[in-house]
Amino acid sequence: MANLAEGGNQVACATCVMSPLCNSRAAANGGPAPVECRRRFATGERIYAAGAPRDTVYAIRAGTAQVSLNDGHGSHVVRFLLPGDAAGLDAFAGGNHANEAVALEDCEVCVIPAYRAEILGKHSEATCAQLRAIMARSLADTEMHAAMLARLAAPQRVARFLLDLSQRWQERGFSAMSFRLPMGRRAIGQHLGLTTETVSRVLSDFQAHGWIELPWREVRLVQPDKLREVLASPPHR
Amino acid sequence: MANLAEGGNQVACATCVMSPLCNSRAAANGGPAPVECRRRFATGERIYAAGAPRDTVYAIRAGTAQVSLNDGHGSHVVRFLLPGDAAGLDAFAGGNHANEAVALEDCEVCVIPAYRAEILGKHSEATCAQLRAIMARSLADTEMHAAMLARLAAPQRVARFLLDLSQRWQERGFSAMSFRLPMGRRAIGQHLGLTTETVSRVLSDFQAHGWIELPWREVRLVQPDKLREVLASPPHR
DNA sequence: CGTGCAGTTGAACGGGGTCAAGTGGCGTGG
DNA sequence: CCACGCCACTTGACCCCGTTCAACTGCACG
Repeated sequence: MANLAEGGNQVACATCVMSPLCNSRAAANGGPAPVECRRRFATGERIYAAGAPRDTVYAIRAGTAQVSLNDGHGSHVVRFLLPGDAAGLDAFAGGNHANEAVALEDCEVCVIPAYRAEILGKHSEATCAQLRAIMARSLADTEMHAAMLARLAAPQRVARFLLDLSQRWQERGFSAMSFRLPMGRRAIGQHLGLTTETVSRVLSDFQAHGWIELPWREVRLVQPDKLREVLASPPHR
Repeated sequence: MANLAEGGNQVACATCVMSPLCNSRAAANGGPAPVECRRRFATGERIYAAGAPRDTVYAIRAGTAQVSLNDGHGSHVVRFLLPGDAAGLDAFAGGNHANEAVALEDCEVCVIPAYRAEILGKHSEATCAQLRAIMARSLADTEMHAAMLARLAAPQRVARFLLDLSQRWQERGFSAMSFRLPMGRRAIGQHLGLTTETVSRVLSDFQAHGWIELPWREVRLVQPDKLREVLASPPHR
């Protein structure tokens, strides 16, 4: 339960998606401890690299990170990871990691070798099902993300992004109205399929309307309902 | 091994992603048969609906289908299903289906109650791992799709779509150069984040260049390398 | 034969990308 | 301490690609 020096983004294991794994009866009944070790990553450090052998999954214990996909010409940010999120789930397809994860802030990460998760799953059907559920949720989220990229206009994408982060912080017991934006405008753009300029413009717009405030690398949602309104309005297509 | 009346899209179970499940030793050793029944769906019929209880996964045995996500304002086609593909994998997250699957042609579908898959997984770690691998691959594919939507221009999207279908048909033992396009232009557009008009224009363009031919609801790739060239060229962003 | 829908094609518009300049915070080195 | 350069971000002006709107074709229904 050690706190990171920088503090603030720590979450109890209770809210971690991997906790069913860590606390499974299987682990108590002679299975190995799922977590091999906890590692720290400094801002900008790579948690795992694309092309690395896919034999490990990770749980973000503190700090934030981004998962991105690189095709040689540029990169797309698949998702942002908050404390309690899992990464590297494609480990279970064997082969190599297709994407990479990079720490956006100093992070503490639980390292879980895939084979240990699999051993745990062998001992407990409940654990195995939990693993499937985590993957299924991740799949559903990614499908939603793709749908957003295909259908929404720029302001709607940004509104959705802010509301999504808001909800995820709230689920973790933090404020839904005010939170850090550890990623830069460029990363937001790479996540939403927009340029930095457009992200900047839309955020400025929202601020000019008085719907949000933008202190340095933070957001305060002043009128989240207005954002929901933007999102609900007839989409781009 | 019955063939459908319309024939042509039948695949041997050997190429089905679910075959490891069906043929697992667990099934032989007293586990239940994974497949509850085989159902047929006519063109346009819904295989499962959004909001339906998520308790079943499906394997397309013959025919093609589309999985789409609906948000009230319109819909996004998440992926197209070819014979041997699995659908409804989000079943394992519990709750309800977020997306729906619709037959594009007359289909024969293996219906696999989720609990049976789970029972099989309990008997065999290999089966359980296979299930995870299928989900992980689906996740990786969806991430690639999102990256494409975020970064590629219209002609590159269409080229990628054609090459992707080509490869998937080839993996199933059919021609990589010539195959049916069971989905309409609108569905292609909903998959690629483009309008029907743009899809039509780009396809006409490719045809005018002599790279492809477009008989009624079919494609023949005359110069697939040209398509690969389009795809490799510096992306939209 | 008429109606309807899928597809194609043309013309014009506009959202967002591109290019460019300007601002401000921060670290580094004098 | 300040000077400097760097980088993230912002803002403006312009332009292009894909959307929108519309007309037309052709095959498939009743």
